[in-house]
Amino acid sequence: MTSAESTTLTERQVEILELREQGQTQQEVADRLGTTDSNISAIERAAEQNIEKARRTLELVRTVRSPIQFSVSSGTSFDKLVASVYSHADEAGIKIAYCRPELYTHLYGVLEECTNQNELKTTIDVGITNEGEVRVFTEDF
Amino acid sequence: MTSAESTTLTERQVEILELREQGQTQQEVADRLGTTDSNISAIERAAEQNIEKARRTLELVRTVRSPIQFSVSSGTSFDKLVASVYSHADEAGIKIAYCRPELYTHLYGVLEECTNQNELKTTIDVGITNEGEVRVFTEDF
DNA sequence: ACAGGGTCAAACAGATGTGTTTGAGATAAG
DNA sequence: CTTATCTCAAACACATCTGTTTGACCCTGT
Repeated sequence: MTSAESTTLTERQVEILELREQGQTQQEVADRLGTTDSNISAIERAAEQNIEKARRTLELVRTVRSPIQFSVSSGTSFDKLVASVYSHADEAGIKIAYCRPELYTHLYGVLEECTNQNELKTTIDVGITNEGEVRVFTEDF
Repeated sequence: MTSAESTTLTERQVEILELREQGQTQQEVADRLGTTDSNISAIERAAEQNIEKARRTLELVRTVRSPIQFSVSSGTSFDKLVASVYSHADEAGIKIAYCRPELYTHLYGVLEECTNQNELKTTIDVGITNEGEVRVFTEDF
């Protein structure tokens, strides 16, 4: 039982996460804390959302803080996306850490859920680090 | 100009982070957004806090989700801390990924700011993964 | 069919966080 | 000294988030 302050989780959320992590059921935790199982469920869900938000926040920050960053609008073809990554990098004299097919595969993996027939379903943010790493940030996962 | 929703940052905070990242001064950003430089400063600070919270959240989660986890109270000596890491790991049949001096150095580095004359200044949470990695979480940095 | 473990949605009071203004410093450079 | 850049604190209206309750619902075994 312990730390929470100065994170995005509340004490209650951490408390429940810990008890649940020890293998207790929601009902057991509920009895122990004197509340209902559906309440535990709700708090657990809230905690998961906060954790996910934290993950996405760091991802966004990494993107925004990249030396190069630009957005590619919804509807753009995958080919044009890959091409624009290279042109932006060239323009700044940075060498992409991947060869073209590698980058293609990499982006396809990351953006799997945001593409439809080789077209972006959402507008995305792209960041390129000095080391030639390519970072992507999307609204929806 | 872009993504923010479903992170711990607000749109305004991202907006300002982006403009600032482009090298603009707080005053320039303030003029552009029609507000004052001290307001920009405040929002920037709030954003930094949120980012820090996000970082700490993920760290906490990694600790809590470790198969073994326990807390070591303030005032405990460094030697006892190292010893208890080993005994907890042994108890669960996990082999720590570091030899004793390595672990000592590792923990000393991480906990530098929380120790005073080989004693913990704060209560800390320790997590040990199945791979024998040792994670530490503290209230203060 | 039933029970056990879990989820979801709506509602509500109370807490926490937001951007903003105003005014007062801090620090470094010219 | 002045100026530019940035920080800090207090206060305020407004917005979002919190834990809770209640009641319904979904799987998966038995």
